[in-house]
Amino acid sequence: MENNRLQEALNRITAIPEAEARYLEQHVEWRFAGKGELLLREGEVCTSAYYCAEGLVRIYYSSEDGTEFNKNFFAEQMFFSAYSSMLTREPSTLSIQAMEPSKVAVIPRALMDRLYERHPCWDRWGRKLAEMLYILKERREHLLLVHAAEERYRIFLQRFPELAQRLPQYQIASYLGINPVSLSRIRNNQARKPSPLG
Amino acid sequence: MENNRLQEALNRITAIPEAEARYLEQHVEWRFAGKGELLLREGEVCTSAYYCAEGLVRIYYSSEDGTEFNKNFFAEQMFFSAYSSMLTREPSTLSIQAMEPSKVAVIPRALMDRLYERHPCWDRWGRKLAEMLYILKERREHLLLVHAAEERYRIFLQRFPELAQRLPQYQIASYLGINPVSLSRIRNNQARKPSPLG
DNA sequence: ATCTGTCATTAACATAAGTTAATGCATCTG
DNA sequence: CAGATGCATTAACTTATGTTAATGACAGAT
Repeated sequence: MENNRLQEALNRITAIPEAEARYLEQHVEWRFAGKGELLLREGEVCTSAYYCAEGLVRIYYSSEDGTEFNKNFFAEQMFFSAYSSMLTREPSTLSIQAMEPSKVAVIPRALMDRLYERHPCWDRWGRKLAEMLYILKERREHLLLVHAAEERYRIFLQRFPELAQRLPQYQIASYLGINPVSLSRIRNNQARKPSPLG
Repeated sequence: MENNRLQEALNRITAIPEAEARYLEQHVEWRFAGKGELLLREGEVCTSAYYCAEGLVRIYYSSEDGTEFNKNFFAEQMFFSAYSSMLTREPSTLSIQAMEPSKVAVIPRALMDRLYERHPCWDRWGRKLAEMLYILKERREHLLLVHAAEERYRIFLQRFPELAQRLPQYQIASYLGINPVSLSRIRNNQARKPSPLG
């Protein structure tokens, strides 16, 4: 059943012939990650892409002093990876961690390379996926660059209402580049503001 | 001669058969933009990608109060576009402006769609390009999110020494999400710091 | 029911960065 | 040459956000 959903997820990006989808399915490995478990640790080279069948993962940076900065969250039916590291084969500056018990398909880079040589549909698929990821990133960049902390939070709630439910507040703060204490203050201010008429 | 360089630039991303490169060349239109001229204005749908043969362009957002935020600079031999708008056909939140007198090749989206149907090399090309852009964006995100203003400037100088020469300081400030006055202060502080031994 | 750990809130305080405005210094133009 | 323009610097001041630490709420475990 996960496989059918995987096929669905593949085809949602661009049409993949049945035979190709099957080939992929037959070569992925399923992996279960408990809450808090790392799928990739900063410094390692990322050798796979992933598909999230169940659960929720986050991708984050850490700075020297140990502070973590969330970069993305990925939930059911999404593909994710430490993309830069996988593509460049350089050690990742990112870590990937399960936020909830998660079931993921592991798609090794070597398999992807084989796919690209097997059938041109995969280049198109890879193109579309990269384009989608790029658009996501652009929206996020806009969020971080143009808006102040309070506005960023407001937009986040609007854009990802579901994640806002599923995640603890301090993880959202970290995604928005805001200190968790500041976020709490912001929420508090908002509660007073919403209607200028009182 | 621009065409040969265009072929070079194409092949630097991934191998494109001669016939395909020629087809592209024969269908692009060359456009000249004077300093300050807009190639795309916020609110318009972006209908083309571009290749910069000569000059320097910037892509930027503006906020309601008119402040501008530089998103990217593109110089000789680089491809650029208001990618999200072009892909989604939604009005662009970005503007594109020539910072120096620039000569660019216009690659209409309709042409790109035709390329994708003509020959699979273009999907691969598009994949590689999107991947490269994604990696660039990821590095930038890391820059903005993890580092304080002073550090951002230091890294910028290191990463883009040439741009640092070519651009006025306030444009760099805008790229780094720093107020130009603050950047000047930072430069001043740095001048005092570099050697802890005095 | 009590203990434990996790997370959110609040307050007092510190600091980085933004704002405004004046000044200086080139470069260009008539 | 004089004036205008565009940009960088500097200073005085304001504001947003980070820091630390104490308190409180809640959920899960024993």
